[in-house]
Amino acid sequence: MDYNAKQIQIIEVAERLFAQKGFSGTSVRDIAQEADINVSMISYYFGSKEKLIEALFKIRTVESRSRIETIISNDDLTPIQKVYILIDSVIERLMGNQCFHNIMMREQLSSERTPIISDHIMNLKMKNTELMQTLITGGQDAGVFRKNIDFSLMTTTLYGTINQAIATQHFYRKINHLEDLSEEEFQNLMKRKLSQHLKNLFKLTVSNEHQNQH
Amino acid sequence: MDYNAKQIQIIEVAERLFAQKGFSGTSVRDIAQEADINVSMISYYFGSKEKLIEALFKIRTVESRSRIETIISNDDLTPIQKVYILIDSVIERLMGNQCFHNIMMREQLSSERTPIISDHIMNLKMKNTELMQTLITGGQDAGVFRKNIDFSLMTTTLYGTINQAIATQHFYRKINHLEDLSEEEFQNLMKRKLSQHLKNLFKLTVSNEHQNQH
DNA sequence: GTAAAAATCAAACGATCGTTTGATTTTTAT
DNA sequence: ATAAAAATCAAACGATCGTTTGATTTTTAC
Repeated sequence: MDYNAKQIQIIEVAERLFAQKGFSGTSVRDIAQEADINVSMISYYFGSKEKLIEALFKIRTVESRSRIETIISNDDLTPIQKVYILIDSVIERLMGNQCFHNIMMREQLSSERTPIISDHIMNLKMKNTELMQTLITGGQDAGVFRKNIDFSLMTTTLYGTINQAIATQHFYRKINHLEDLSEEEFQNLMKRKLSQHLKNLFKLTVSNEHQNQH
Repeated sequence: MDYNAKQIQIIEVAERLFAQKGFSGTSVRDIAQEADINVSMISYYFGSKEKLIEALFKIRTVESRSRIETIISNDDLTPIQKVYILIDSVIERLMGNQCFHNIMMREQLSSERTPIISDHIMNLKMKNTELMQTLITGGQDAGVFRKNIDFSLMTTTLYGTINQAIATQHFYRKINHLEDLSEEEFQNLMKRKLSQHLKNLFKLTVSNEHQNQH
């Protein structure tokens, strides 16, 4: 269940290559070369290429969600503040693990995939939707959120917008003339823009009050 | 530039399989078997597997955008009505060509892809963004839209939400207990829900007026 | 220090990949 | 009817795929 340094090195290289070229488009020899190991080490450590991507999903989906959940359950925060925290945490998570979420999006698009990975994704989505529902019904009970909110589609918009932004970031960078920014500066700018945009979207959509934008 | 019936048949089978299993995950023998042709016909007609997917992109990206553009330029419509028409047309286009847009999303996620396809995608995105910008600046000039709108991120939300909804439609169907609907009924329901959701999102975001939801 | 265990390697395995060949059949055009 | 063109086919091509083998080196443990 836990992996040694060499195994983690292989997984991280595989993660990057799978994100770049897809699972089928990446050969074990590609991985071996980039990770500077012998090809047979992949079978030796993981059993197969398929088991390797499963190991990647195991590692990446254990990430502690509890931190966010404790913040969310804090009674000192207003419902809209909690939604804002959720938005920022999702932005941070997706933007901070672009390779892995690139792979996960690909797996979502595949109709035929190993059940183990489908279960991982289904599990994650379940938790995401539950969290969103908890937050929104909490705001509704407090009387500050509208009653007729499709939290399922709000979750879709939250994840869809961020995923789309990541997938088309080169395009976004070009049409907004941001080529002279460093990669890090651009990533931070995207986070800020997305945060502002999504918070505004949610505020106007879920809140009962009609405040002016920004 | 134009293809005969047999070629189109091959392209359509390839489209379905590429969407299901990805480009690298689909072999030319898979395509030949499903299309009930000899393997060599693919090279014979298209030159290579790579040229086949390029042919698919050529066919699918010639679709007449002019119809929408003429509607949009109609002066009898208010700016928000035009935005609504754009939203519905994007929903119809993406939902009605799920296989192709599945492939296109995959291509967007790949950093290494043939320039021909990247150019097709870049071209499409350019036009989409320009259309959105035209609409929004039109509404701003008419004084009914807010001044500080990030039309680039609004486009991202529009396409991102629909793409995410399509990618996770099985999940959406499950958690909303819609398994007893027929496939066609479910697709129509999704279109309606998405239309309502996105129009509401845009109305609240771009419009100067603060009307109640729905 | 030594034996067992783990790690590493080059090489080879059979399978499948995309593509080409060359013969054969079918269609087209006069 | 006949010759040219197009379409179709089984077979084979070399390359690459994921995986295994078996020998060798390195590490571990007492």
